[in-house]
Amino acid sequence: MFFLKELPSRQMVEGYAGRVDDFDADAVLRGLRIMRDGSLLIRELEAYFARHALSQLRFLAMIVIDREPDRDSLTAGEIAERLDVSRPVVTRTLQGLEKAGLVATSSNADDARARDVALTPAGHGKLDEVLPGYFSILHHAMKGIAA
Amino acid sequence: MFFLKELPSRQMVEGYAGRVDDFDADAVLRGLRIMRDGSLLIRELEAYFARHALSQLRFLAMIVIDREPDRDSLTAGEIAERLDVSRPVVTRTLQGLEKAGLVATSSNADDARARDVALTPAGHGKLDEVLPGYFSILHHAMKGIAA
DNA sequence: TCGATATAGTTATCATGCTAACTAATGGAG
DNA sequence: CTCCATTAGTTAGCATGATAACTATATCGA
Repeated sequence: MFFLKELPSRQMVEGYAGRVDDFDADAVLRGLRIMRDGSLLIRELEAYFARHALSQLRFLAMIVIDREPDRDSLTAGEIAERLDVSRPVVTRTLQGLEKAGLVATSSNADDARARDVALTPAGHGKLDEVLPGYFSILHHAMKGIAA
Repeated sequence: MFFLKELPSRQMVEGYAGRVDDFDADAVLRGLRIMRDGSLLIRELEAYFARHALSQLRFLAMIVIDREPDRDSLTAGEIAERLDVSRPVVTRTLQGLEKAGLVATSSNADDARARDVALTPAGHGKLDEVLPGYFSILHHAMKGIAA
């Protein structure tokens, strides 16, 4: 995460990087802004999810299952791949979701190592409960951030 | 953090949010992109810092001390404020930095509760060591991200 | 078919964010 | 001056990211 309250001025970046050859202060500042704005948004959404007994990652895991065309389950590995997150994190996240009754797992017919993960009715209900507020936060947050 | 590999299409966002009144799908997508691009950049920089026995937060704590005009130390509380991070995190971060010999703390003359934190010569050296690569990563990462 | 290698998933452990609850010092109201 | 609320900082404990090392199953080649 990156929460630096006051980003460096352009001059300060140029000063710090005086000795670097290939250098673009505006690109650097753009990068810093993206990290900070993204971190603040994530912090706000995590707080929202916490109020709903969720987390961003739990939410996203449910979303990728829900949005998968033609199937209503994914294996843990497929979820890890779509979320671009390490497998142990997916394991722990799914354990939490299963404990909360939001997903159900079953063995995969083709591969005894794999676990199929599907949303339960409660999982679908949780998505419906959470999505409007999620979009609303994103929507309002973006008002304060330059397009 | 937010690492969803494939962001939803505009249609998908509109579909999910069908029942929300005040809604701007483009703003939502912009928010998702900022979270993801920021998270990826942060992940890349954390890996870089780890190779230098640092972390983004340790680095930023040193930066805010270094860039303070007219003084060469800050109290832990001032650092927490500039970093926009909770005090316990600052405590732990400074303990790590002090153990690594990059900062030195001393009692504040005016307030016996406060601790003054200053960079050591090794701390200044570490900043010099790390800054070029930091800017280089930011610079190159931004090539792949729309301005 | 058997044995080596690769893959799915879990467990263990570490780093970094948070809040709650604590100690110690400050400072204002009476 | 004394008492109590506030402030600086730390400690304890939780959640979520990571990697390394493990088990169990698949798969490929001799």
